[in-house]
Amino acid sequence: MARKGVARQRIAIKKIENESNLKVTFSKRRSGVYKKASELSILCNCHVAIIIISATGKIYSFGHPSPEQVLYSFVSENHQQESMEQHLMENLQDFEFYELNKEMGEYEAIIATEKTREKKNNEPSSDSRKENCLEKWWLTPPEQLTLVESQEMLAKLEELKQSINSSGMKVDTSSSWRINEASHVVPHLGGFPPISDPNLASTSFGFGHNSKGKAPM
Amino acid sequence: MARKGVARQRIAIKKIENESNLKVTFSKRRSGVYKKASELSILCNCHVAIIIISATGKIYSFGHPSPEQVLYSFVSENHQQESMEQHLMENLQDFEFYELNKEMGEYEAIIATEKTREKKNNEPSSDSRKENCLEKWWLTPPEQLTLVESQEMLAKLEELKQSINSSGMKVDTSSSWRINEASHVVPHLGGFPPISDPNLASTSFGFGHNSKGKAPM
DNA sequence: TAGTCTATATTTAGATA
DNA sequence: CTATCTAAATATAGACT
Repeated sequence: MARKGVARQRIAIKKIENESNLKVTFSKRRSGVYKKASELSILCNCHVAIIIISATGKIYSFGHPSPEQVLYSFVSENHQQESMEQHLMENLQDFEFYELNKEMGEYEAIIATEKTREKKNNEPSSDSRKENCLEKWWLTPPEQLTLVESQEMLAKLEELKQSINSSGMKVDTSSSWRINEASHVVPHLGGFPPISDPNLASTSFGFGHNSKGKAPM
Repeated sequence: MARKGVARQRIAIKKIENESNLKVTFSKRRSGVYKKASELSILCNCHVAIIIISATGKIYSFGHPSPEQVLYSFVSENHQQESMEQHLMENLQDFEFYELNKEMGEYEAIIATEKTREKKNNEPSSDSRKENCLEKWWLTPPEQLTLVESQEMLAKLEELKQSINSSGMKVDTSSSWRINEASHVVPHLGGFPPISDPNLASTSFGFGHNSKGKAPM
């Protein structure tokens, strides 16, 4: 029997406020992303991993051959030799102002925290980051950066801000990133946010992966 | 002027053999996946990370707020306490036979390799896995599993195989995973492969993440 | 390689069970 | 939460630049 379905409505790409709708959409679209990724991996014989963390912190993952195997490759590869300085410089070309300001705020907060801590007990905070076997400083949460490193980062970010201020780059100060037609993103980016892709010259300030000097595709 | 466009053709979800078509599709669909993920993250206020490794080994990534931040959460969270045994048992319900056989083959290969190595130099291979600060054994490549662990895994896999053989589960022995209508996947999976999602009872044998005991969504 | 175009294949919002 | 269902919104195969 024919239930008369209501047609699909167009929705704006912005946060869904209705809690119930959000949950349904989250579930449906999450499946959609998995399916697209799955098709990509089959059609193009490639590996994919997808990690999704809901607003409430629940972690979802998907991958072929498995999320972990793909992540392992990601963690093992090119980031290895990339220094903090390199990272900053490589991402200088394209990124958004909002992100920069946000990131600077974060480092300032870290510095404030660290200073307080150092005042309390006069021994410097242990550099647990350095003890990380994988030696992936960029995988370390900001809170674990040492005071010195935070200050270095902040200084670098200041420099970046300066150079962008004088470059006349088109940046979006209203939102970190979005895709719809109203967005003002860096031209070369193609509309995408914290994305890092060898085919794009460079990308946002999202600490993205950017393998270099490899065979095309 | 109106070029008469050829309509979109339906394609089967299987590896594209034409090299040129594959590259174009890889590029187009990769963007498509990024876009879907981006929309999901905006609509549902969640974090996402996508890692794609092409057939030639080139690594691509995408994420909000950044791939690394999301991966950090993934690496830090629930896997921490999950033992190998737990992992195996939790994934018992649904998975595909092909994957199981494949995985068993891998462990057998590891065991063979390890035995040869032990014969050569009579000291056991160093358990570098244990030295990993992050203590994420599942992020370690299979080759680094010790002989004992490989044998344990193989034994567990044998058990699993037995229980599946006698369960009458509908599994697809022809392909690890695919989504199209011809696939014979474990019913509950919904058609997806190496996926791990709290909303699914359990999933494939892809070492997926499965957070437990959290608030819904 | 990336962008454009068209006509169709596929996804999905909203309602419902 | 999961699974339909409908019709409109999107994504995209193939051809071309």
